[in-house]
Amino acid sequence: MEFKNNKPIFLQIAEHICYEILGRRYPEGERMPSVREYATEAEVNPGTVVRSFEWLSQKDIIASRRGMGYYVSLGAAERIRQNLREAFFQETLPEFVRQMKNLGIKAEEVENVLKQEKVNEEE
Amino acid sequence: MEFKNNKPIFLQIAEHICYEILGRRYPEGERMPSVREYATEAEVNPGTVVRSFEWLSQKDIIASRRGMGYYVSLGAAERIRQNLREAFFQETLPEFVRQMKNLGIKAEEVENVLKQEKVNEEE
Amino acid sequence: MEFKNNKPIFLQIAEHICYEILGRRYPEGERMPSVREYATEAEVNPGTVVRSFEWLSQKDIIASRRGMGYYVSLGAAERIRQNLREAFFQETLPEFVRQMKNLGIKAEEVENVLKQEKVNEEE
Amino acid sequence: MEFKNNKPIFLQIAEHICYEILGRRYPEGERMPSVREYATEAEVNPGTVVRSFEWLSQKDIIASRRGMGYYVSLGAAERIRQNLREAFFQETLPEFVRQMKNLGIKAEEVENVLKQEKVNEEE
DNA sequence: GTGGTCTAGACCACG
DNA sequence: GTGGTCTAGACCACC
Repeated sequence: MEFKNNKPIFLQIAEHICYEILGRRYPEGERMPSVREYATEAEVNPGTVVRSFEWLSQKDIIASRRGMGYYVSLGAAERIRQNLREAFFQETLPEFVRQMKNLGIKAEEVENVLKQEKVNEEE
Repeated sequence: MEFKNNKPIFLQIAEHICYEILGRRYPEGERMPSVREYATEAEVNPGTVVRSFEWLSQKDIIASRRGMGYYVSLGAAERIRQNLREAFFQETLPEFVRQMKNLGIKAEEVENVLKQEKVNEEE
Repeated sequence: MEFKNNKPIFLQIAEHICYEILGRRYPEGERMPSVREYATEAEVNPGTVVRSFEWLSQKDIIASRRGMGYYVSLGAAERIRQNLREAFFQETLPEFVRQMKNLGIKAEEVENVLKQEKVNEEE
Repeated sequence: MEFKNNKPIFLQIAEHICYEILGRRYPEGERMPSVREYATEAEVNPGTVVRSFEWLSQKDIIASRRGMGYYVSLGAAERIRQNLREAFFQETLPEFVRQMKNLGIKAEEVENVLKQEKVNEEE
């Protein structure tokens, strides 16, 4: 696993896990890899993974069962989806529009890209 | 002046100055406010403003004249415009599209916002 | 059976058993359910029940008879009652009072709850 | 500073700070001691204090200002008070009543203690 | 085996 | 100076 420098590793791991949950790699109710497993796989210090898992359990995405490991919470995928959509519409999109206005970029230019990329179509 | 937590303050200041130059508040060839002036106005540590100015002069947007302060470079506005547009089309926009795909957000939803905000019209 | 997260499961089980003994569900001198039985009933790891039973036998509340299982000790109920009352008056109650003082909660507020719950009356 | 064994040190520190904020030792809006200061004073590893501070800032009790330290949030005292009262009435008190019922302790016995301790009176 | 906590020490960006 | 992150390694309680 490779990491960017401008963002804490533990957050990158947490987000990566979110996308893995969305993709059903870790289904709801199932057990996550243990901290140590995940740490060796990601070539990272176990403490860092601990931090990722704590962050996720604070968001009710996973939950620890004493002595047994972490399990994906029920409804986790939907909750992740909600969080990401909210972040998109309340932060990413307004900032995006702000930049367009500041740079005088026309809506048409962006819409053309959206058509090219076929974002309309179902996954 | 208010700052977001997820970005270094000195960068936010630098970016803000860029937009001020684009808006002709600081015209090309003219003298910038002194570090101290800017610091008190923005309610910020002077050292932080120093860093912003250094960052801007590295980008050839402003330049220091010994003992006289910083001056807006000739061609600064156009250079800023180029940099920001490049960043927009090569980083912001692709990342934006990636998120839309991941979250299943339709082009239509974004286009509606663009219409509402009237990003088409000239300022 | 459901467990809280802030307390070891084996202790919660042990405490639960104590109350079952007080309530004559497991009368003195009688045989306890086997570890396996109890574990499946409580949906818990058998090793955890083992620990609960060991903890209880250390407190002379139950005792193991070789090859026959655990039996409720004679005088267990009275001993439990004593222990719990002692803990209540020497630990729980003082801590309770301390919190009331810290938070400025009036005696009246608590007394009202006690009346509502009818803690005066015999069960 | 002395710590109990049954509770994480970083939590004990965090709670201790809460009471110090309630007691105006750290007034709202004022700067907290730095992580390193607090660590040496409490004879604890700096990382442990970091965890305490993170925990508190998650609860909106303190907030970090980049490069300047942690500051007590506005309204922190009231928020702490609310949290503690909520915990008292929704957790401590019901559990307290449950124990009373289980042990057959009469309301009168508790009320006498409350009178002795004069919990009625204003602080 | 599992997670949870604590320590020690290092490096970095920021103000 | 400040906090923020990461590493390494240790010890513990719990299942």
